Amino acid sequence: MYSIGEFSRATGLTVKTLRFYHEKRLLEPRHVDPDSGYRYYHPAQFETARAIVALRSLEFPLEDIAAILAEHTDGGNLDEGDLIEFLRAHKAEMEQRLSHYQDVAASLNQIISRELEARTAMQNANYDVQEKTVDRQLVAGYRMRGRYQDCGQGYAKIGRAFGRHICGKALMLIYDQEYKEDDADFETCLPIRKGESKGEIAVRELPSQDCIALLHKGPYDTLNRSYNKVMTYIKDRGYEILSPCREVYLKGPGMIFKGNPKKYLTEIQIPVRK
Amino acid sequence: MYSIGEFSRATGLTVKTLRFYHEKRLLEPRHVDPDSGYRYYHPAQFETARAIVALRSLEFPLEDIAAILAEHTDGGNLDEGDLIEFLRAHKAEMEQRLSHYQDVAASLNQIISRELEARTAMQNANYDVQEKTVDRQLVAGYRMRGRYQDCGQGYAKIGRAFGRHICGKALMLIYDQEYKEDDADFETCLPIRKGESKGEIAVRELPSQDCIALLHKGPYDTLNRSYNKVMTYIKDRGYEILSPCREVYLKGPGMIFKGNPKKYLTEIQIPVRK
DNA sequence: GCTTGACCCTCCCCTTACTGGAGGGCATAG
DNA sequence: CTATGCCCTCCAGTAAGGGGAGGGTCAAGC
Repeated sequence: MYSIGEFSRATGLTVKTLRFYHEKRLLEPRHVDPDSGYRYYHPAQFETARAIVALRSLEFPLEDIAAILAEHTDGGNLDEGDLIEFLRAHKAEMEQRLSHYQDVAASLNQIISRELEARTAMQNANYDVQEKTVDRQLVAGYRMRGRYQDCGQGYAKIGRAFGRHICGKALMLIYDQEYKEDDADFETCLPIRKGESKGEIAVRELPSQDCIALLHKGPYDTLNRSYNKVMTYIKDRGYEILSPCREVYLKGPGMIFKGNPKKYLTEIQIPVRK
Repeated sequence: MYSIGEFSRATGLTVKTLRFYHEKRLLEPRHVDPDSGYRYYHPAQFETARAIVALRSLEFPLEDIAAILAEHTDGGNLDEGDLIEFLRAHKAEMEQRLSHYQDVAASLNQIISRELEARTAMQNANYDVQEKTVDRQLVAGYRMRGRYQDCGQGYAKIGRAFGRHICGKALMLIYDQEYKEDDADFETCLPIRKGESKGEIAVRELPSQDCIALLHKGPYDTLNRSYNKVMTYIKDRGYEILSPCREVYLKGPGMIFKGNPKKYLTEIQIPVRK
């Protein structure tokens, strides 16, 4: 028979933990001195302790461990096969947690890399009107009608459906030919790696296009000034404007904080035929 | 101003939670009626509530959230960029948990599939002496000298070093020409998918070999009876015995429980030249 | 036989992020 | 006058132990 300290050193469980397991009736010392209250453990209990440690390292809750052990107190011949359903159920639970942490880690990665990209975008920013060709890209889009301020709902919908496949900056396609306040026709889009349309969310590839582009720095309610610049540029050169035009939100309200609108960075892209 | 119930419905946080956040000074109602103690929230506090929800969904501890918010109580223009180091540190933490759950899920998978394999092995068992050819396989081996009962230490050593690359049943190579009790020369081996030798653990490929094999059912201390059968078979046919011979532990003491030795299943494989 | 130091005991509080409930105040509707 | 619906505070509980106070026990050395 071993005192609690000896048993602790032999099993690697702390004295506190052993007392706790005694209280929870998980691992009861074979003998307790009625006078002193000292706990004495039998060598045969090493095996039980080992099993508990193994189950704990697999994150089994103590309650389940107690149930498993109690189901087979008689001989100690308990076999893993006897608890295969237990193991399966627990595995499902663990996989759920696993995928939860995958999501969390992926979100953190996205936030961080998005911020870093925004930083470099900010540094390399060129606030002149530019002619450029945008690459084709796969997006999930949700078309809506109403006010631009309500676009958040659109992004949220797509985010919920394609969360972990998002791979770039949010953008918006604007189908109106002129600025509308209350009944705008637009489509919130998020670039994704892969996926298929479901319900109101359409997945498709946006084509490569020649664009006149301009970086707009500042809050959205001053976007019109930048639009004017682009339009003047286009008219001066006599290009034909194609629809829909795009806004790419290089830096806008974040996933956590809305940030300072003065630092928002938006790229206006007007597709044209030269 | 919103009562706690209204604010709760608007933010999705429960009333209890809001009171708790008040106590923790995370989200203090803008006004508290001194007479009734009623809490009243300002619409501007939606933004803070949203940020808290976002940070919580990323598993940030409340304490960190409080620190983040307190660092920038002034304007609400806090930007994700301002806390990028916070995010990085937290990401590291989350990835640690992620890999922990990956380990746990992998272990559970291994235990379950091992058990299922053992079951089919048990059903398709043929308890006659057989001539067979074993496939080559990559193993990590730890050679030791002493008593067979101490082999557990060898498997533990390999398990610690190659844990997640193990891909099959434990086996043992026996280098002695005859049975030895106390000073046996053997090597504990675990099949692995990939890996390289390190320290005392040697990784190498076991060759394909022609063997005389026999399934032994029962505890290890009755293995000698099965050995006798095999040896008789080999002598009768005049085959030449090659060294080392192998024992494959199809079903033995599990990772959690030692199980019932009467159900242990071991395959004896004696390599021969015919 | 006594002292000393190591060991052991119980009991209580602490952790996280909340949830549940008891007991009570206040106002409005029927 | 009662019922319902808000709201309040305070207490207790969760999982799996850890930390520490205050006090009893064991074995060895003198």
